[in-house]
Amino acid sequence: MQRKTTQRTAIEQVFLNEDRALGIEEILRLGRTQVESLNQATVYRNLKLLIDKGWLKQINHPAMGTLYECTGKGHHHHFHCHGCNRVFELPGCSLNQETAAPEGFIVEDHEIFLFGVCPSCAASPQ
Amino acid sequence: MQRKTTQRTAIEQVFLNEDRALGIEEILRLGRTQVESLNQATVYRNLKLLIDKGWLKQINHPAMGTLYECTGKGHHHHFHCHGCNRVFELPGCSLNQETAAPEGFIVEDHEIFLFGVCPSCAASPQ
DNA sequence: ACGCTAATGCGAATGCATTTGCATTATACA
DNA sequence: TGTATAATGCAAATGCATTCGCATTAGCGT
Repeated sequence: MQRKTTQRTAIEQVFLNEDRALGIEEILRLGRTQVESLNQATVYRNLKLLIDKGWLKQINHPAMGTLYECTGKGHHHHFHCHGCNRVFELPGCSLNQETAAPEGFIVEDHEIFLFGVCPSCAASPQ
Repeated sequence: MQRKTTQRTAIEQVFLNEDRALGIEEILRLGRTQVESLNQATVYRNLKLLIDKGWLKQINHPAMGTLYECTGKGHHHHFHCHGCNRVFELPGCSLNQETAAPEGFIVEDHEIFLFGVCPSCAASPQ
């Protein structure tokens, strides 16, 4: 049977706290504030487990590589802040999929990646 | 001095012929129709060279990984056909960058990846 | 045509994210 | 509480794209 471990709980908590797409390094760093001994291999094992369970999904960000985020948030896009290097999830979608491609192309899905500065970095730049 | 080799000429020709973003495997396969002996290491060396020269640029496609495309085409987006696995470059942009993110986010740039079926695959599906 | 040397082809080596084997730890059922 | 075993931490191993070393080939200036 599957056991509830402090490590997995910590990882889940990190996603709930941050509410944004996270990379392994970030998950590891934030998770260690809860479980000091948290190991990278454990993170990978639990990410896989949470993906199988349908609680997380993997995304490939063109600038940040592999990221993980909670499922069930509906269609949204990703904003990468080059100030703090965080990737935010922006709900909603202003793209008209009909007019996004020329005649003849059948558009079934899309992903939008935005780049710039987040509100917090815009307010206090380093 | 830099020499003009049949291999590099072939690689350039592949990009001019296809007029779309290409991955290494594809470049190698198409290049070999011109220079049978074309080697993967040579492709990498020339891609780097053409990027340094500013003739090519690299893009990271969330589904196709690293792709290369000619520069100087202006702002465009990428359409990935899951029929033929080709990535097309779609000129123009229907995204309003002002309204793409909530108040407070400063959007400086964006990338859009579309997924679906290209005209040629829609006409003759396999 | 000749000769210098940049560029190629080949296979081995690298760097990186991810995974695995195994001894150890700790969860949860009896 | 004791115990079976799932899960961890660690380090080594893997898989992958990309790079490198080196002997050989082939542009290009003479």
